Amino acid sequence: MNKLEQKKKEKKDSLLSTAFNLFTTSGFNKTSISDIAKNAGVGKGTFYLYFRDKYDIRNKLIAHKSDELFTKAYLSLLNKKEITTLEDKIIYIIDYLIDELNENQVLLNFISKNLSWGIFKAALTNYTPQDASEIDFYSVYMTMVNDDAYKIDNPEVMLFLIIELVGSTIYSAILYNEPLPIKELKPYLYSVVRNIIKEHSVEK
Amino acid sequence: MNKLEQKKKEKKDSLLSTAFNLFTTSGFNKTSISDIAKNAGVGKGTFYLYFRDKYDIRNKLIAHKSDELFTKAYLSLLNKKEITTLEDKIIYIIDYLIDELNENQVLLNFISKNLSWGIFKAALTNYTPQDASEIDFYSVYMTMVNDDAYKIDNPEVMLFLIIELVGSTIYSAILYNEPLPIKELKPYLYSVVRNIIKEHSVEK
Amino acid sequence: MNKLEQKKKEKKDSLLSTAFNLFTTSGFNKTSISDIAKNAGVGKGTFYLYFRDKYDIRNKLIAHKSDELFTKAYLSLLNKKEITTLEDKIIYIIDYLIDELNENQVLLNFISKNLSWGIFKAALTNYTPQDASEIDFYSVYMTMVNDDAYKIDNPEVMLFLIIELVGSTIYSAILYNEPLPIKELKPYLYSVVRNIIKEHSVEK
Amino acid sequence: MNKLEQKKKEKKDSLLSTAFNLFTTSGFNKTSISDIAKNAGVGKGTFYLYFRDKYDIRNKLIAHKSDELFTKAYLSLLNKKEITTLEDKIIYIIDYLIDELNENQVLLNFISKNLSWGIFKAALTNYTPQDASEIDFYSVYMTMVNDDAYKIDNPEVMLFLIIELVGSTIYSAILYNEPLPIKELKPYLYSVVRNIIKEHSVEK
DNA sequence: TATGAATGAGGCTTCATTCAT
DNA sequence: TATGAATGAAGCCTCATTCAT
Repeated sequence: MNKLEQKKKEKKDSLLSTAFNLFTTSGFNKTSISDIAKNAGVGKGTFYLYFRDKYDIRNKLIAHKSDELFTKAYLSLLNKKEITTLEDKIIYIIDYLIDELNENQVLLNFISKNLSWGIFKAALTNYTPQDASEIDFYSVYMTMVNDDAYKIDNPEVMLFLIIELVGSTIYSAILYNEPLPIKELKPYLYSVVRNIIKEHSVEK
Repeated sequence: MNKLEQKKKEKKDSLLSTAFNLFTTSGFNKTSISDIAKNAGVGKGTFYLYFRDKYDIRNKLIAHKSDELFTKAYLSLLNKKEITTLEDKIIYIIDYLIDELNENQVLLNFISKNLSWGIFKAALTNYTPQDASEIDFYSVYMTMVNDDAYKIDNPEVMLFLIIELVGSTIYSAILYNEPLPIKELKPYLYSVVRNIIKEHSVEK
Repeated sequence: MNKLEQKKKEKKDSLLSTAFNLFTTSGFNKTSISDIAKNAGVGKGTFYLYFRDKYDIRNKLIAHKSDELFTKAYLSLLNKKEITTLEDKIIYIIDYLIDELNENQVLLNFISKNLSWGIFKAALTNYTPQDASEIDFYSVYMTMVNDDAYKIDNPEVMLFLIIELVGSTIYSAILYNEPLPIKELKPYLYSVVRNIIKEHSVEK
Repeated sequence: MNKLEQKKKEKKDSLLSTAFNLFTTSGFNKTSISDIAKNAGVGKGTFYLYFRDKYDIRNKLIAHKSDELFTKAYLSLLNKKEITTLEDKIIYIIDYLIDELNENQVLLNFISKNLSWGIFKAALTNYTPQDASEIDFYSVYMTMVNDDAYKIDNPEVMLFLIIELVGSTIYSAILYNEPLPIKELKPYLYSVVRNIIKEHSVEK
């Protein structure tokens, strides 16, 4: 990467991280492109050289932040040699993600509203890792499924159910302790998740 | 109700139904208060006599539409004398709601994005039925729970899990057939719901 | 005055005193007719039965409050038999007014901006006392002038100069202590006033 | 100054002079920012690039117009070598200003309502001359005071008294001939001013 | 590639005034 | 006489986007 390319990347990254900060502190609607450009230290016109509009930069942020999160969880899982079943792996990842988001509620707030199946699949499937450290999570999941002792009936549906359940419940549990604080909700939630997996498992 | 009150109610209802139409056709963000007033056939200032702002009218719409929907489902359930267990009752209501929303995707689109636990509880609990035909759904649910042969461990959490799961999954299934058309998703979904209920049931 | 007239007077007085309170606390521009009516406990339409618009009620307030103030000062002067010369009388009245306004800065703020010669003359000359206790100050002044041992050359101009000087200086001195606190400014101010009077005095 | 800066200055000046015209013909309250922008031939948003709001542009106009006026008067004084005493200098400047405002009643109307001590000091003291031709009048005054044969006791108070007296009296005299046409009022007024100066003068 | 001045549509909200009751 | 619902003009201000430099 030459010096010019380097500078361009810096500008883009600066815009991305500034936008994230503003979106999470002031909210998406109340953040203007002007704000982003000014805080990123670039001209307003420059924004348009890198992103089509506010929605464009938001979507790119969601994809990037989600992937970062899943990558972190997955890398952590790789170190746990003692976790062998698909069920335990999935619970481990969920638990990791929940703890992470509990620590970083600002990120939760940003991602959660957008972590629906549609965007999720778009984000994690179509997402082109831009870095060696980023992972195509969807294929990782399929590999995990295939490696298991059990055969999963319709793994996509199973993932869908789990993601929607977890994604929508943790939001209010972590941010508002409703209907229970996340710590107390976990047992109920994991019990449901394990049930979902069992229902989809058939002997190979 | 005298003539004046009558007229006021008409104005308010006209604003509510116009707002619903515009929110569902053009989207919330792209609907302006000006649009609502103009289409409702009243002056712009009149809007502010009845609602504080766009968010206010939206919240009132959510509460009203949700209640209407649940009331309809509940009334239908009352006619099914053969459905006796809590589990069957809940499944019946969910099934009724799904079919209803499948027929009325515009309503689904409007409600789904807002049917989170927080708003749901606010909408259905604090909601003051404005009409003899409207129902306080939350107390109906608690009555159903108490009447059952089983005791439910933490009925609020159970309801929370079910609502979040159903609320977030049907959206993409009905509107985008993703990951499956709603018809095919139902068995999986109901299976999970029944499991959730069983997990929370203890002998009395 | 019959009961109906009584009630009308009460309404009008309520509107006047409410308007005064709002003008002085929130400012004239930021006070709406709606505010006045609501706080006075009458309907919005009722306002228009008594006053033409916001300017109308303001002018009536200025006239009323000014007269009240001058009347108070004049009545106080009447008790001071030892004050005999015109010069001393004028200084006494000014001193009384300043002390009064210093105690009641809200009133000062309201009156001062309007106590220009034009409005003053209109207010105090055309002002029809509405009450036995109110005084036509301009004729009182002319009587005082005629009673003095000296003849005053152009008493109207003299009054004009004094009023403009005092009216415009005390505002910033009392409210902002600029360029001096009113207590320290008084000697300078009274010295100028006495000079003005002397310049206009001729032997009879 | 490059072409861009040149254009910006033109825009700003256009807005300033348009605002002045509208304020003086239609009044401050009845002039909207829309009006100013439209008449200046710029977009509404452009206004906000240069001024915070209507009050901001008004204050800048007062400062600018006042300074312009005083500068003109002062430059004229500099040519009168025969005027040597402070008293004569001040009277000369006042006379010059009065004649000028008598010729330009629109300007009088605009400035007079705002030429209170507070704004005057702010305008003439804090005012940063934007042009070689503009003068910091307050320091000019202090120099004049120090150069005089007499020592002035509290020159700030003296200036305050003179400005308030002159500022408030000429308004009604010039615009309404009340209580006398300005020509006839002058002798009385200058007599008072000279008295004020004498009162403040002490032997060095 | 980078800038930021300029734009003007469009949003929100307030309010004086009217008028049917 | 009294009310207050209704109106819509009018004001303020923001902002995405363009374009000349």
